[in-house]
Amino acid sequence: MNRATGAVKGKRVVMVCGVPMDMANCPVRDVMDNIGGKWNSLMILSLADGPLRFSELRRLIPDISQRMLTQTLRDLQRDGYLSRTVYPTQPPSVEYALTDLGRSFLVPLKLFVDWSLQNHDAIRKARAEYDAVA
Amino acid sequence: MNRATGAVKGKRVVMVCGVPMDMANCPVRDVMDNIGGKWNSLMILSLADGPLRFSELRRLIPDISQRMLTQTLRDLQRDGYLSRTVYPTQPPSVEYALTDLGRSFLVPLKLFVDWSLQNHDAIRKARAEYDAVA
DNA sequence: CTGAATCCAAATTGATACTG
DNA sequence: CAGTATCAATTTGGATTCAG
Repeated sequence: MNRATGAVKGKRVVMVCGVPMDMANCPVRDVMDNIGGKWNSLMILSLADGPLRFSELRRLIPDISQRMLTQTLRDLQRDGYLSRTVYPTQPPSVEYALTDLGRSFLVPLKLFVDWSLQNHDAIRKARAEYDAVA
Repeated sequence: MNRATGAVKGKRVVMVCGVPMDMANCPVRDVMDNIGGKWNSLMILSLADGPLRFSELRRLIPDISQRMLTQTLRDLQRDGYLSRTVYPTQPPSVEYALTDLGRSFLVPLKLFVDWSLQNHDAIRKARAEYDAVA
């Protein structure tokens, strides 16, 4: 064991903000691994105003492939962010809607969106300066 | 052009919350592409309490490879989240510290961390139920 | 309409060895 | 100490085809 960090080799323990975190079972990483995906948070934002059908989401996000739309929706449903309702019409229609959990996630998500909009220029500037040196 | 969405094929325009977003130049995605990485936000949290040296970060996060530590730090520096200071000692030591931008990002980041800790159980439960059906 | 299945290209990451 | 360079393994994403 590493006395300085409390880390045990093979146990993937990390110290962050003075708190030991088991990286193999870290809640933050567990959440981020899902919503950090390429389309996941955009999908949640797209459903913020109300339920949408599969084909509506496809039109709303024109550049997502069918494969990724299906997979993203399934991943988000699996973690409880949204519900999937099948209406037995012919042909069938499927509606996706945020759950309470999904709606509660809109709070930190929107704060992140706001921060991004406010600081995007600063980031682009920093990036340009960094690249100029190199 | 798609009249329903305002999307122009090949222009990657997406409607979200009623606002058209150019996916090819979306501020939110631009920010997330960097801090959404596997180690990036953990790195920012690790530096929240003060500057750390390269080797200190390595000890703090035992399961990151040297390659990813270097790359993560460089990416975050490039976007202006942290500064890199070289002390010309022998052997050299390099100190990494959050910038004002990096510290300001701690606000939405910590809100996300809190949300994750509070809702992790609900997510695990939803996941278990989903898997049980399948 | 709403997917599932398959194949393949590209991007990410890890392991290892080497350097000023 | 603080990296760089290289290669292999894994993951991810897109395109296409098929199906209930």
